[in-house]
Amino acid sequence: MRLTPAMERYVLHWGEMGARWSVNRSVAQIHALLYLAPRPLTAEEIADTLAIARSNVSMSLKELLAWGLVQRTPVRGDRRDHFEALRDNWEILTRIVEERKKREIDPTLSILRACAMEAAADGQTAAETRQRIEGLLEFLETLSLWYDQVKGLPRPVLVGLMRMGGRVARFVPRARVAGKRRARGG
Amino acid sequence: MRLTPAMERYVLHWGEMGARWSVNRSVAQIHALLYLAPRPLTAEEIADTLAIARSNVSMSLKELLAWGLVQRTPVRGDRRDHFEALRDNWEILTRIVEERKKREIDPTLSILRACAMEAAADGQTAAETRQRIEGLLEFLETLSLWYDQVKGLPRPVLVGLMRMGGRVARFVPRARVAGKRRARGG
DNA sequence: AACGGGTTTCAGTAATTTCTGAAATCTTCG
DNA sequence: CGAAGATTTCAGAAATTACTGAAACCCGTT
Repeated sequence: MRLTPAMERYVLHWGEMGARWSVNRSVAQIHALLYLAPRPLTAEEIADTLAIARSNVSMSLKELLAWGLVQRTPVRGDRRDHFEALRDNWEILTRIVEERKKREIDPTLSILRACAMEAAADGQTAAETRQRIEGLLEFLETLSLWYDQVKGLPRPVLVGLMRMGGRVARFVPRARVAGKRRARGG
Repeated sequence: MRLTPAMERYVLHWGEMGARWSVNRSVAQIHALLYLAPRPLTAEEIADTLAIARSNVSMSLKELLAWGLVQRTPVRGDRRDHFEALRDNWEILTRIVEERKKREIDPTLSILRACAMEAAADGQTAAETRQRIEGLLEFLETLSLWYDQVKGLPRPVLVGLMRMGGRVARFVPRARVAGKRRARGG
């Protein structure tokens, strides 16, 4: 398919962005192309449009399918595979976040737990260091818990929260303000 | 400085994590080391501990200083530079997010605006494609606005919100629920 | 079971990124 | 000013990552 200059700019930039987040350039470009394309494309069309090898397209599509960002769509009267990107921006965002959390944050939590235990037991790691590991573990666990709760909210509620911006602050109970539980009296 | 096995595990893992987020391994390892170290370290100590070249340490520290994650700390009676990592986890997180937003999200917004304008004017980009670019632009602008508001909240309020988890949903006004403004009436 | 269109795999090559060591520079002190 | 210690720079080496093309594979059709 023909890329208009606007599309080309978009695709190239997306490729760069991908690279900065450790998503390989071809993968990101293909994603961008499918996201923009007004109809499902075949692997070959993708290869031609982006001027990359057919085999590269194949591997990259496999990756995108694994992330759930692209799906195969059958097209009547054509036995080639056609591919189409997920279009809902919220859905795209949550898939990416979910996947990276699973691949990176969760393993990090395990390792931190292991480090914390080992440091507590080995009798040679400085107390300060131990506390730092434990503190980070706790911090990440809190964030992770928060994320698990928020991701479960219905989409419209999420959008509503977003729209409220900083105004949600109003609803944080005084007593909950960290470290201030007993502050009223003292 | 001597690394205990727990520290070594932590440092190595952090290096890997860095790599997956496009932070070079040495930079991430140095950050991890300084984060754990119970006292400020000299560049040479860092190089010895991690077994990497002195010059590499120098460049990496420069990077970490630029991110504001590490600072120089003078030590009485020693004219060498000593380095120390920022310890507050919230502060670390917000610095990283802020910096990456500035370097990656903001430029992306500019480019999307340019693409949207170009696509609207060129008379050859498919209507669907134009809408997709505009939709993404709007989506990212909303997120960006939300982030700007939330990052301005005082730390204790942020922590409070986090602790509330999904319960904040309760406070989203019905009328604000997206696309439902007129839904009450039927 | 052989053909043909389509797809995937993978070994080797190309490109990119990271790291090093030698040299240059800066800084402090006598 | 100049020596000694400390730091930074940078060209090239090493390591990593991405990409390609040829070959293998799959699967419906005849």
